Amino acid sequence: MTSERVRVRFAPSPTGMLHVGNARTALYNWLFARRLGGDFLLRIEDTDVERSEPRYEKQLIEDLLWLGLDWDEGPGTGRPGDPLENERGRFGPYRQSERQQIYAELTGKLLAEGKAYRCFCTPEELMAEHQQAVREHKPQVYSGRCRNLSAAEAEQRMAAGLPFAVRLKIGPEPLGFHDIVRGPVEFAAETVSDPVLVRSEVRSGVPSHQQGAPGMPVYNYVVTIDDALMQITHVIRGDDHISNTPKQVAIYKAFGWPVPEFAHLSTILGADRERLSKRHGATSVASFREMGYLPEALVNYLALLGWGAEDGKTETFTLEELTRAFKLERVTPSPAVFDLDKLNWLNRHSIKLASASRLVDLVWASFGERLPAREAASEAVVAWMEQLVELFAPSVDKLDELAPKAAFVFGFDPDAARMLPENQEVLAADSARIVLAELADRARANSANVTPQVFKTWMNEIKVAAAVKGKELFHPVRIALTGMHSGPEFDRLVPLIEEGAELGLGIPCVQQRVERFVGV
RNA sequence: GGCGCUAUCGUCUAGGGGUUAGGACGUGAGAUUCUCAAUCUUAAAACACGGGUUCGAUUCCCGUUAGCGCUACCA
Repeated sequence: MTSERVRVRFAPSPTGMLHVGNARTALYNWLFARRLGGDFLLRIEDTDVERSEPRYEKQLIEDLLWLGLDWDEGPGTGRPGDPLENERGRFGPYRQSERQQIYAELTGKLLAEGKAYRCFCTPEELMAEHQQAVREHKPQVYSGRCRNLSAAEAEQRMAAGLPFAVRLKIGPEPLGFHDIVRGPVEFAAETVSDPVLVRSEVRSGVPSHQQGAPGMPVYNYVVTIDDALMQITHVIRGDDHISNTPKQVAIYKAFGWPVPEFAHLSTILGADRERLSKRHGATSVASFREMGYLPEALVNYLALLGWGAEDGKTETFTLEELTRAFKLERVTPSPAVFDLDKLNWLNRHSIKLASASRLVDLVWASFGERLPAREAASEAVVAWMEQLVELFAPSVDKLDELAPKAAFVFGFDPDAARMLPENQEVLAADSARIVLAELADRARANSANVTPQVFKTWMNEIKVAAAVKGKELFHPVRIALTGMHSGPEFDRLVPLIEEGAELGLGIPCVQQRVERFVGV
């Protein structure tokens, strides 16, 4: 086992948005494969025809690629130049809906070998057994009533048109497996039911919305077959599958296939310690992207949610660094609460490392009408935007905060600014009136561009003329220029405004701002 | 009810039979700045409980409690 090439898979159902829990599972699989030079496969579990939708598959693939996770086998590979219709790999198809033939043949084999049997029990009978078990405080397992039906009896019932499911015989020996994150796990045979492999064709008395497609093999059965046939060596998945695993182990054994290693990842919880769900707000990878989280930040955060660096100290990792550092053995078994604050911190970190030009592209659309279309923008405008981004980006957690924060650069409503309570307080001071009058004098007399030097000179002069300094001096001026009593330093803001005013985007220059605010 | 998984600061985690139980986020304080943010410094903050085993347990074992998962002919 140690000598063979490691093969892992990510097997999502295309029934909704890729959420962060699944994204972490995908990431851990990918990291494990890449570190060991193995294969990472993508398999689409679309057996639930009711809920599976092609658009979700498309979205899911997009999200995976955005995170920087590619795959060696599956629909395409996600690598540049490889179209997704172009399925790759020797073990396809990689969509379960296209593998029905395989499952059917294998079921016939199991039946023929007597390892599986036809179960004619009705839902009512099964329900009764279940209720009795609960009443007697016993494990609820199927009694196995149909297990020893004679061949003749079974034939007769089939001939009578009675619907049947196919069940696997569970032997008397305990069903154990090895879990890389939890160690050995064992289930007593008495606690595991003969699992249904294939649903019956007809199900009366069961509401149709609760019913899987008739005659279709069930999830536990098909994952096992797929994993075995695709020669998966390590099954890394969410811990909600732990209880399913003994059944799957029994299936491997029935076919005589080697049982892989397992690694069950703990659940991601919300702040209320309940399983993270839509109820907790944004949980999909797509929504994080929309809010302006960078993929490297999400990846970094997800890696840290359930895993820690060997040195116990390092917190920031690139994907490449993770590939080198990540060890499945170090993954924690306990559930982890998703902490937006830490994600934000990591995102801020990533934003600081990101190039201005990349950030400009990411942020462009959020400026809406204020900017021309990205493709139509002149180089001067792009260069100026880079300057703007460099000024504002270090102070935001998420990129979607940037445009609102920088909006005032494009102009603001002086009257609305005067009405703000914090501003009113500042402007009410006598000194503020003097400062603004002095500022207006200078702005009026000014004919050239206001350079930071000129601006600094003004401020020094006003300081003397109005006999104020510090807050009393700067705050009124800041409000006149930006509409706000806080913001970036003037040394960088003034040139941004003056250069922006030259761009033909309707951005008021310093002089116009003063005139509009104070009046001429 | 049954079966299973889990348990170190508020959160993510490191550690491990003898430690001042380490780091990070967040929080408090200070520095800096016209201001906010950023940044730097600094502080507070944890081994769920009860039994064993042991010279010694937070660490190993058992139990309790709590949380979560599964308990479907869902995936």
